[in-house]
Order: sequence, then structure tokens, then C-alpha cells
Amino acid sequence: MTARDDHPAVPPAEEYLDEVLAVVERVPSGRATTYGIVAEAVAEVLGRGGPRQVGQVMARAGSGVPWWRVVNAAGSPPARHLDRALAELRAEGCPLTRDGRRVDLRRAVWFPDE
DNA sequence: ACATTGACTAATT
DNA sequence: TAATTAGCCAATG
Repeated sequence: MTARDDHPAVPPAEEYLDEVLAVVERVPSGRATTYGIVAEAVAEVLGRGGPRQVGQVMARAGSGVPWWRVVNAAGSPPARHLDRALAELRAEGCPLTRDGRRVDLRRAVWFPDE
């Protein structure tokens, strides 16, 4: 290594990205969590980031993980892929609201400490 | 260094 | 219940 090997092997942004994806991968089928909850879990490890940062990561690198299990605080999947997300959620039996357009977080919410 | 932009949230109306 | 507003945080140009 160089004399100064104090520069991160992984850029902070990438490190943050990995941490977010690691959490999302653990969300069980048929359940869901929120950007805010993921952000808290990540912040516990890295000490930074908020819901919007999680959103950024998902937008940029969310394919590859069960992104449809991450919804906003109101239970709505990302508007961009609303239909695809709802189809997935319905398919895996995730509790939805009566109108079937949002996740019923009261029943479906999952926290990373499980 | 400043402005803009987002797969956000909580409070308000 | 839905729309609006202000606050939020880091990436980007």
C-alpha cells in the first residue's frame, strides 16, 4: 500500500449505497418498510444519511434488490413504478389498503431489528 | 461557493 | 383523505 492508505478503498457514497442495499435485501417477502426506517438503520452504522439519501440510492441502484418493499411513510410505492410495485406486492401477499393502492403499514411494516 | 434536484417526512389546511 | 408547505441531506452542475 501507499504511505498514506487512509483514503477509503470504497468512496463514502459507495459505502453508503452498499449499506442501504444490505438493509433492503433483508426485508421479508410479504412485508414492507419505509425510506425513513431504512435511513435510521443505516445511520446507526454510518452516522449519516436521511430518507432522501435512501431514495437517491434506490433510484440509482435499486434494481437487484426487492425495491418494491420500500415505500414512503404513507405506504405508497415510488410513483414512477407504481403499477409494477403493486403487482409484486399483491403477488407476494403483502397487506394493502382497501383501495389496493398503498401498503397497509399498520400490518405490513418491517423493522431491520427483526 | 451557490443553486437545483430528488423513489422523503411531518405538520398544516 | 388529499393537497400544500417547510424542513431535510447529500449528490450534481
